[in-house]
Amino acid sequence: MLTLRQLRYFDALARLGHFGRAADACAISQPALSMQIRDLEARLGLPLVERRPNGVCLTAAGRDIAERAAGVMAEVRDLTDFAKSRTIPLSGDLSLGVIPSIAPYLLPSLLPLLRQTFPELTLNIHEAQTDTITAELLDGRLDLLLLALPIDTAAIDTLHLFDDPFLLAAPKGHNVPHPARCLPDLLQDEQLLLLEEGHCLRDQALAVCALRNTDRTDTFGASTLATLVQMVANGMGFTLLPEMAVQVEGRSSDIDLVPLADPVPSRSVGLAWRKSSPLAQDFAAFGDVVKKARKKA
Amino acid sequence: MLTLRQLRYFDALARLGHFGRAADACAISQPALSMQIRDLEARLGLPLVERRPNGVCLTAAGRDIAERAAGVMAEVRDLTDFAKSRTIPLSGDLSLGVIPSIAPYLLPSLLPLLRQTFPELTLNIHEAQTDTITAELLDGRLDLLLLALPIDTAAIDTLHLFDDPFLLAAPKGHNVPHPARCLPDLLQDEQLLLLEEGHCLRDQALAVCALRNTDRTDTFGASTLATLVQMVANGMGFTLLPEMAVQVEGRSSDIDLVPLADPVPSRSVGLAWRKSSPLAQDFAAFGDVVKKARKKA
DNA sequence: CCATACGATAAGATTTGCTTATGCTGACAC
DNA sequence: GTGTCAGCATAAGCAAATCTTATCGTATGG
Repeated sequence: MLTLRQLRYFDALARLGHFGRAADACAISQPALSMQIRDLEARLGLPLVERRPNGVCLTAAGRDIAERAAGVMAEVRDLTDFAKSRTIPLSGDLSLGVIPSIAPYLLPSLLPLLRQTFPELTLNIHEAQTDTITAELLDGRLDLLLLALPIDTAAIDTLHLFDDPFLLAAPKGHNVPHPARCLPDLLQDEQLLLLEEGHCLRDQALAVCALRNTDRTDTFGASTLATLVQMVANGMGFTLLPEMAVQVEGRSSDIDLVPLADPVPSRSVGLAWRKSSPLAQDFAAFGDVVKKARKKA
Repeated sequence: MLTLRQLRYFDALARLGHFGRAADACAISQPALSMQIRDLEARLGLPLVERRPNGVCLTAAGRDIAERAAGVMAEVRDLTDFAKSRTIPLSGDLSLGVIPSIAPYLLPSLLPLLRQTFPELTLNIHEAQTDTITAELLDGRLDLLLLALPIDTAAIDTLHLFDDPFLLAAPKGHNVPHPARCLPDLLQDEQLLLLEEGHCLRDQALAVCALRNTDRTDTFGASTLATLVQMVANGMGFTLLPEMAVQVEGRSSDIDLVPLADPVPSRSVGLAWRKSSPLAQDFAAFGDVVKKARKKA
């Protein structure tokens, strides 16, 4: 098989027209270069240089081959340069999965901050429920997830970033104490409005209220928090909002946002990646930016 | 230094997504491939593949590098294919030097024949006197000469192709016997017309007539045989014409072409090339075509 | 004719790369 | 849980490619 080394040596020979000087340029001895050139000629099946008493001169074919060899070497150089540019941590493409109860509230402040912190990073964002993006992570279609922890999958490493406390969203004119405590009792005879099946936030809300999914089979499954808030504003019941969503969703004048008493229930927001990901060590830095974005929001 | 082998192995790994199968495809053992991939990653300074429990998947950078590696390999393949196409003897560029007393008479039949015999050969023809083209041959600016032998230069190999007899061109109404014999006597009181200094034909004609260059300092130096023939036709003197030129130059009705008696003087037409030329062995075939062209002419 | 320059050749040392054998880890089945 | 399997990494020894130094052959130029 042809080797790059032979092309490099031949290129030097073609440029310098002299075995000895070419060998010097390649930092090898003259016989070593001679042998490699001879081998190259044997592999290609034709003479590339004409050995003359004073130096060498290329054959017609040799000139063409030298040009092509230079082309190959340029492309290899491009390849290594490209690789070097990619040695910057968090550069290039990164496919990020985000759950729907985080994406709309964190991304607006996160994305500009990421652009600024990792200018070489190109994000590819996919928004879907936990199960979906987890499967995609394991598939290799996603590299990193931003979601609510814990997720229980071996082969996935996670990093907790911050806790996102829940608030009770109640219709105006309710009689909930402030702060609210003992949710299970409070909601005994009230409707708890939830997202549709599959959203982790649904399960978290149920857990906070000490309910099982089956306890309230009648609960309507909204597809977005915005819808849930509309429903609360129209007196259809109560819901739990993550603090992160308050800025965007809690603006309605028809609802009251009631903080919850200690111990304030919250969800853990964090990152997840394949244990085998070679980028693992970079994700801490990514997480720091997410934390910063949250404070800004 | 990066090696082509590493790119080849990595390409197989990228295509097959499996160290074992890639190793099979490369006809090496799995550890061998692992080591080369590891080395490649170390050189490039970044991970290219993510080792996962069931097979591997490329990193974002790995995908880009794989693409570039494929490009490099394609270019190398082009290079070797090109070289193979050049293994055909007498293909590609060939710079041929021809002397003026041969070029106009042989090339018209030679060139089509060469095109037909060596379709891959691209001729680059330079017409000049022996000294000039000999120097250019030694310079490497020419690869092959078609001229009159002998030429006396070490470092140059020659091949005699055929003898080209001389004829005496005389003005109509001369009193030269047929065939002409004993030229020195015949021309004792006549003008011998010659080409200008530098043409080998001038020296050959002088030799045939047993004259030294200085014996006839008054001889006019024509620059072409056509001019010489015109001068003969106008009664200005005699000249010697090589047989090869007769078809073209001897058509004038104002001259007589007198064959010379045995031993018929002639010039040797042949090829010359640098002893060091790697094409040396191909030139015999080239010579055969020249001989064929002469018969046709 | 000798001295010099240049590339080829030869023999031995070194490095590179490969192979077989074995280790380690996560996935899957019972 | 425990055993088995798949898949890649590691280790040790060996073979092949590559390099080095020393030397030769040949053409060149004084």
